[in-house]
Amino acid sequence: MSRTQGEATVDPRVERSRLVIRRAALEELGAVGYGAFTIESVAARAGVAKSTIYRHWPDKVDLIADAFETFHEQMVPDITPLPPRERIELLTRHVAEVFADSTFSICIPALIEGAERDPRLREFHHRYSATRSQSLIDVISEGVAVGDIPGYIDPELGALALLGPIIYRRLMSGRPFEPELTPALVETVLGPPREHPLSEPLLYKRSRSRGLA
Amino acid sequence: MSRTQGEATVDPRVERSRLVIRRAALEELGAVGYGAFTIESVAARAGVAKSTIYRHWPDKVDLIADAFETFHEQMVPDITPLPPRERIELLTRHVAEVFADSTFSICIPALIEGAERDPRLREFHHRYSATRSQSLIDVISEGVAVGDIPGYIDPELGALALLGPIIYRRLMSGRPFEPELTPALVETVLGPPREHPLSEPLLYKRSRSRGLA
DNA sequence: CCAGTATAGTACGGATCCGTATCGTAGCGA
DNA sequence: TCGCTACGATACGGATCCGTACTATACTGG
Repeated sequence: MSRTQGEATVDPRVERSRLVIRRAALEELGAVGYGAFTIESVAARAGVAKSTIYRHWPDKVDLIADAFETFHEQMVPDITPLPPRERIELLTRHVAEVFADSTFSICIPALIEGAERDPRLREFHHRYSATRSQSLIDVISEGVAVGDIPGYIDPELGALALLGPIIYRRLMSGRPFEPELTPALVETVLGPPREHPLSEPLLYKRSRSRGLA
Repeated sequence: MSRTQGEATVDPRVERSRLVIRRAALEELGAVGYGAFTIESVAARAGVAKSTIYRHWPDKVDLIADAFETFHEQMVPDITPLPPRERIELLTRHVAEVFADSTFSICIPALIEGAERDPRLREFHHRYSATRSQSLIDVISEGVAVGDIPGYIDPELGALALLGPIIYRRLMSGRPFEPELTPALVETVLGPPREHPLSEPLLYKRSRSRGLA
């Protein structure tokens, strides 16, 4: 019952309710966190009767998971046919912007906390994180294969080194990772761009590879 | 009142109570998170009367902050006179081990959530994070100056690229960053170690520096 | 031994939230 | 226009936790 069934819900009242409730749920999450999250507060924030929420979602976790899923469906990064290095920078910057965007950034701690407490939220959270990092891993691998990126770089660790700072700055320090730092971060991690990628040999020692889900 | 005054508390009963309560508080934090954290549950977990907790700490936040402070005082990494690169690896591995250690790792999400909600916890959290990353930044700077580390690396971003993956893996994926990955991460971020650090010139383009607190 | 004190245990009123039920209203589709 | 249904509002018993107060007990230091 928590998802819109197939095509579209007939009654516009339902659609409207679900919309404002989902929005209010994310706001509430950002305001008070996961543990203090309350159906009654969401109802008040959405200007909706408590019974209306219970009519559409069985419990707190279902509402939160559904709100996040719906929110994420709206933003898929576009795949662009560019050289690996530029795609890496684009992907990294995109994540940085999402994590700096106030409407989503605010409820990240709550999402992490929720993922720690409930298996459903955990599944969702890990799935989206894995998707993000995997695309980055793929591009780095491609860059290494093409010679655009030094061979000593482990694609998985490289992806972590690009995405990690964004999470670190958001959660461990005062201010988020400014998207403008992206080029400098890419250069620090992947080394300066090569002037003529295919004309220079690879002088680096190769690293062993590792497994990751 | 939440800290032991100066030397030592006279009555051993007090010391014993504070010890078990602090320990129970961290356990409870790891178990239920920050928002669902409850004085009564801590009392039950510690095998202590609720009034005993209120006798020593005015409220929930004070207890949590005190528990974290006391816990952190016990573990300060030792400064070792080694070449920069090895010190970097040591520092990184130390953080990785702390974040993989179950007794502390479990309540990291709660600490982050708490830091998001309360200024006192936020101050503590950011202070310790800044301390950790700053020592790493210093060593990287030294390594760059000595020529042990390529000059295109921005020390601050380099530190983020080393610490970020640890946080990322712990909070965004299923399993924590295994400390054994540290050497590979260092190599991916800083490049392969130079055979004869001082005999080779720096061929890299220099990056501009940035500000960080 | 004894006076002082920290403790365990319990009770309390107040507050909040749960999840459900009921009822009257208003918007919906046909 | 007229059923149908989602809605808002309200009430409810039950549960949990707050922060405080009180008592009796057991440990402490002198």
